[in-house]
Amino acid sequence: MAGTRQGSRTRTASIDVSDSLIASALILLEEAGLNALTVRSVANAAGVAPMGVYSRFGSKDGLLEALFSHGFSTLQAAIETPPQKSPLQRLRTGCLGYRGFAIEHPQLYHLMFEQMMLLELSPEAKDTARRSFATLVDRVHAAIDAGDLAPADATEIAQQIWSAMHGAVSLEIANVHFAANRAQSFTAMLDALLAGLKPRT
Amino acid sequence: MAGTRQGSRTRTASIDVSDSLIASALILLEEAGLNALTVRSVANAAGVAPMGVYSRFGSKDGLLEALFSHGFSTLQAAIETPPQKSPLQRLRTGCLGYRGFAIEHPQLYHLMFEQMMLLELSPEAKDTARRSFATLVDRVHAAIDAGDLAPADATEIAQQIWSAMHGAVSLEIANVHFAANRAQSFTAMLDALLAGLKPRT
DNA sequence: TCCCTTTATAGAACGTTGTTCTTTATCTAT
DNA sequence: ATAGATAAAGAACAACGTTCTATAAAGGGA
Repeated sequence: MAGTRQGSRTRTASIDVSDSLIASALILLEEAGLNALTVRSVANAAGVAPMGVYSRFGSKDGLLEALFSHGFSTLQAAIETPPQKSPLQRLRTGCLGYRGFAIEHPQLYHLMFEQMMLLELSPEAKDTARRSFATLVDRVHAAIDAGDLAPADATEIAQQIWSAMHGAVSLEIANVHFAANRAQSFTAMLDALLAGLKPRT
Repeated sequence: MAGTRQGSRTRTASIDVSDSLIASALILLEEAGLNALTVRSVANAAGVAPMGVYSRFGSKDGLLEALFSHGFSTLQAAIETPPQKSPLQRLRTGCLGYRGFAIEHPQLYHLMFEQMMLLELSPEAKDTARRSFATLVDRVHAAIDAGDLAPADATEIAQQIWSAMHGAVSLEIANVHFAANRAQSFTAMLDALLAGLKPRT
């Protein structure tokens, strides 16, 4: 109430405040949703004043962009699969990993892919996303070279596969998916698409 | 500044205020984006006080839900195509209409499909969306009956097609689509998926 | 035609949000 | 140890969604 209440102010350690803010934000995001992710709630969960968000990330959008980049790092790990029987099998396994990530972190996936339009992403954040896509392009390229997929531009085919995957998990997360078994439906769609992309023997 | 400035208050006609609010909101949405769609800006564009939004739609979410339903009516019209050479052709044309709607009203599409998670939709609004999906299921069913697609559960196949379409246009709208020609990429993906769903001759 | 009741509107007001400002506690260098 | 730099806490501000209040327009009975 009084303008200045002297002596009652403590100062927390400055170490790892950025990581603490991101970790708290990720937990809050998945547990309470994007609407509950306010600057005050995140700062409070991290034991910091709201100002801490601005000194570290510049703005709330800056914090969201950090979550965005963190999410793509995790997604990258989920689609990175070791070599398998065939390049096509490896591609397919990576796609299943993609869905696994989305289902495991639905709110983060929502933020990464469905709030991008509203965010003004930095070039670095965009590059992080592009790297994940490049992994998919590489897998497609290998499958084409092995004769598992029909000869075509790998970027083009990778985009088609990514589009289909994204649509499926996006509708799943939004709970407007009408298939009986959603995991099975995802696999069936993926296999149908890959079948349609196979060489004509 | 004075608490009550008597005599300076006018009252606008009550006719079509709901339609006027929806129309103003649609224009504002596409021209300035979802962030610019505030209760005050919509009411102002419609020449009404903010309270008008609450007396008609209950809340801002109520207005958004009206936009949601309006969008699905338009989408329904876009995928409703007259009978063609074959049921498969008719299905395919409807899918192209789906993309046309999304590209023509990107912000509305974004609201309809990527903000649903945050909205608490009424059963009526959900039914409106379900009706559009039912149209797609019917087209798939006809294609299966005609032998254009392999025998399978029509809902399941329709879900796979919808997923792929949604993913493609969603990434297009978010501007993270890396194909050279996006319309052509959409068609290629759709044709590959339909090819993979064809009966094994 | 006049007056009272009802209804719905305009404008002020309230709580919360993102953001900024001011004050002050802590840290570092000399 | 002392002075300057640094950064955090808490207050303050603008804009948002929402609610409240007072009033203008509409409707009905005498």
